[in-house]
Amino acid sequence: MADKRVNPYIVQPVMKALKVLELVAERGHDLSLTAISKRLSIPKTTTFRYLQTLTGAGFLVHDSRNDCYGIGPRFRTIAKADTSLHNLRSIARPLMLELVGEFNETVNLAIRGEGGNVVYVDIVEANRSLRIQGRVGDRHPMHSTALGKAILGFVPAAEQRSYLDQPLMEMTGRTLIDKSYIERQLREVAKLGYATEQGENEDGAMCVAAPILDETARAIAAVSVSAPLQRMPRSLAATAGLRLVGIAQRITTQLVNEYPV
Amino acid sequence: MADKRVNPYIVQPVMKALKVLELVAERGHDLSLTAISKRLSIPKTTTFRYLQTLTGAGFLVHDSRNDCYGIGPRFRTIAKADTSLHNLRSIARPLMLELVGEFNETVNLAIRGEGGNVVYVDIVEANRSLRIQGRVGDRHPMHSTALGKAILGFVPAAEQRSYLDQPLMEMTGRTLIDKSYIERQLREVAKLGYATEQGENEDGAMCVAAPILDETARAIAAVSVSAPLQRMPRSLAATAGLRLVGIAQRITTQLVNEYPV
DNA sequence: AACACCCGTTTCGTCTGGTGGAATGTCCGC
DNA sequence: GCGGACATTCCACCAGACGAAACGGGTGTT
Repeated sequence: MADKRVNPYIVQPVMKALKVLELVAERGHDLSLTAISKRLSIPKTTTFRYLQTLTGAGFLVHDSRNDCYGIGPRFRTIAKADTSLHNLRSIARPLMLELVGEFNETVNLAIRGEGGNVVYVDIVEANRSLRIQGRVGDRHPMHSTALGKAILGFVPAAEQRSYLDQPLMEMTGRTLIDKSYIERQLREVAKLGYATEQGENEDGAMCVAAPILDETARAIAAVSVSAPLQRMPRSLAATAGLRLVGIAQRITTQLVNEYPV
Repeated sequence: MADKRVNPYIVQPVMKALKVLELVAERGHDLSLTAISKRLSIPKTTTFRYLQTLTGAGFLVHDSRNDCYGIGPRFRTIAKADTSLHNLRSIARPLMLELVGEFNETVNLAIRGEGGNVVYVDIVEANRSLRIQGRVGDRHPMHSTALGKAILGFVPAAEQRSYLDQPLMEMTGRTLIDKSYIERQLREVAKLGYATEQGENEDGAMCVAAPILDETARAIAAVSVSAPLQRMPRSLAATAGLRLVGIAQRITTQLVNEYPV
């Protein structure tokens, strides 16, 4: 139809199924097959198939009491994951810009990934030719990054242990892989409120990070400043650490108050 | 594939496109065509078409800077609408049950619909053979229902006026359609905090309702108790009204505190 | 009780239009 | 300027999406 003229790459079944999904979602109540079919002028048989597919994927649920369709768990899970991430990013962004302005070094925002690693979800780069460059979406081990250590330091002991029990990858010659040594370091992190790392994840780079917590005080993400080793002496790292703790707490507070889970 | 054996009504293009949507949504970052194609083992051409379609529908957005796809505005809108409704329902439900236990009459929850009418989004029925029966999804005019009047009484004057300026449908012989009379009644509603209706929407039925507000004190929904006229004398209506105001305020408070928009 | 009706489900033959390999265009990095 | 990686376009084929019609179960009506 009209759509097709505009963009020859539109796949009709997909487009129409999305219309069905939209319709079900934006109405306040569950809808029956015939109602949907009539409203979208899609033949009953076809509508039926779309509903089966959408239900099969968990985007919709079928209420067998009255043969009506409503929004499914899969859709809600995805939506929730997206909004919480979206919230995190939009809250953190201005504060990250603040940090870049202060230190003129790259500032990173990362969350806990599935496989016990950290995933960069936002990066604001410094305005210098020599700077640390990561990419949004990159994954790194927890134990070799300040971001990961900041998170590990504020996570229930059981979870911390289960992470350290798996084999730890050696990213550089300086990566710490001794479990008891890392544990000692994590106790230090918990005490100070921030974590540091020097050339443990990538040669010549160092990083300072502080955790962002949820309402139960468990770490869900972290912010960090990363810089070439030579530009970040111990004293500056300490300053940055304290500053990061403050910023991370502000993010935590806003997150908990404005968008509780 | 396997899915097909289970359910012959699965439409592959739709199913695969949903997988693409899922993948993009659950990753924390934007993805490129090739990345998606590789990860889902769907040929690049096909993936491209799905992405075009999903983008065309607004479920995804295409970032032309780096040719990556992320969650789109349409998806977020739908998700937000769904969760807010979902929240409203789950907060209201236990309180509605409380009301049914107290009055043993049907309790309704409704929101403002698009066309200036109210849409029932949840109903808990009384345990009696003679009772008011509505259906979730039903729509009724604002001016003929207590639910609608409760909402109209707590809405900016301009909106109230624009609703009353359109022709008002006469649902029963007792429906009020005189604009100035309704306006007087709405001032009363605003003063009392609740609205009533007797046979104005359906013969022999009466209803008492109180508004649920958002953080700016505008009505977004309402709860009501509806009963056969003869079981709801004036005095009981007043009791119910006060009770409903309390309940509606509790819902409002929880909604504003726990799930701000 | 028999009937009519509505709705969800199933079947099946048709032929649309989705598919994917290959060709093309485009943009970087070397 | 060259090579490679990537998005985009083209095209011929045929899988599989489509929808009319038939089916079956449930509900309300006479």
